[in-house]
Amino acid sequence: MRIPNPTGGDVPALQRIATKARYGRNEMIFGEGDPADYTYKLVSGAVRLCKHMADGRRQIADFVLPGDYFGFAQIGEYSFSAEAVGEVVVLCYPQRQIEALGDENPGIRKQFTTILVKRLLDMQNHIVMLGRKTAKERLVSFLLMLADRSGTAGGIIDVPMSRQDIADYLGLTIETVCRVLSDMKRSRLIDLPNLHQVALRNIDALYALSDGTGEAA
Amino acid sequence: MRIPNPTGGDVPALQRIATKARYGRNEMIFGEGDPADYTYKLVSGAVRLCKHMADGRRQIADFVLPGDYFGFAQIGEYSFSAEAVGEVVVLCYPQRQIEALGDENPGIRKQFTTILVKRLLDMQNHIVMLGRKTAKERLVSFLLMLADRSGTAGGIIDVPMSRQDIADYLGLTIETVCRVLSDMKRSRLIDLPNLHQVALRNIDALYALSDGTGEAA
DNA sequence: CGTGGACTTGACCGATCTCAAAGAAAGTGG
DNA sequence: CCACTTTCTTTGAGATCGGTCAAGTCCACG
Repeated sequence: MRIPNPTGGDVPALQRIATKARYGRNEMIFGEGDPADYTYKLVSGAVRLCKHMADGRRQIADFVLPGDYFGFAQIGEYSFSAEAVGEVVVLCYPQRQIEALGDENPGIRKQFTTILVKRLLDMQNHIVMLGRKTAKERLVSFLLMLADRSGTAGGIIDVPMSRQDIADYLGLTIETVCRVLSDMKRSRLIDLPNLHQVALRNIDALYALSDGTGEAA
Repeated sequence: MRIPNPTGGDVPALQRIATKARYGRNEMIFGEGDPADYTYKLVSGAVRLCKHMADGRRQIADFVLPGDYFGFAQIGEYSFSAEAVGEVVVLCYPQRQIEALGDENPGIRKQFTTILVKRLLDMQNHIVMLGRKTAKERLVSFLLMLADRSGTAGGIIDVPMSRQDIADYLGLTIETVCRVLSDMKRSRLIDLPNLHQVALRNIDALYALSDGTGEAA
């Protein structure tokens, strides 16, 4: 289980070069192709990292939650765009200064490599999900990931993003996301107290459903 | 365009710690969960990196072509299995010795980080493909990637993997892969001189098809 | 040649998408 | 604070792309 770290104290040297910035709902933090001048750390809110196809189709590659870094390790320009899901506060670290810090403090490089490798593992699981899981399995995996990442496993989880965002992350349509959620509510796997919260009713059943173990229903 | 580098001379220090190994068709080089004791570099043949779900569904996360490294930057244990597509020759570098080399020669670490970042970009495109592209767009993207990676862009490309492997990489079934290829042959986009080669007949049309630009046909 | 595995093709099915409309929530301006 | 507008979500009906099941066909290899 990942414990969020919103205060950003893990590497003191980074603190000194950080500036704070705010973004409003759906505001773009950076776009695909922009020069990658900053690395960011999310303080509060949620950010989506997306790729847009020429004809408008959109795929969300990752959601950034408080404590996560994003926009680092890009070569020259960002390979995806970052957009605020709601109101967002971030810390910005100029890339050049991170480089400089890395030269005198190898721990920083190592830390970013660790994050990079972790990201790679997450992406592998995302690939399995998009390539081989059913709509229901995707939704369940998604909810469990949110529960895990927010540390609130077991109870009510916050779902800051819209249904459309969820659809674009899972490779589904918004209608399918709605239908599957309604379905899972009907079968008492979850509750939907409001638009941006989900209560996990039967964690064991959900875990079984997330990978095809367990009943098809 | 990526130029293959099968002879592995890029970092001389690595040469000294390498041992050579061979694997036969469908032989497993390492499995998901095995201790990650070696980094590999592919000399000849092709390798598939796959994740298996509990119920047998399989997703191929990447194909390794000559000159590529694989199995590096794993934390403790491999997060996927690596299997020889056909007859394969690899170079093996003990992880511990790579670590040691990295301490005295930062260039090595840097090189692996570069590879890691490149891999991340490829995975992002894979995610877009699995999440948002049609079967035909996936096949076209796949063929163009093979053309690009093999350096043989423009002509006849080698397709060492089976139809089933292609299906498991693209998140499709083997039947769909066959049907789409036959379709593209009928519409003179490609030729299929034999099972393991594809001739790209109309590169411009293929590029247009790969991202939804261009005609639906 | 004969055999077995890999590939191809066809017919049919079903999960997911598309299109449409109604309902709920969130702004907005008076 | 309310009426209005806009956006987001939910649900339904029908279409479709890709999957499933079932034959064939083609090679590679003994």
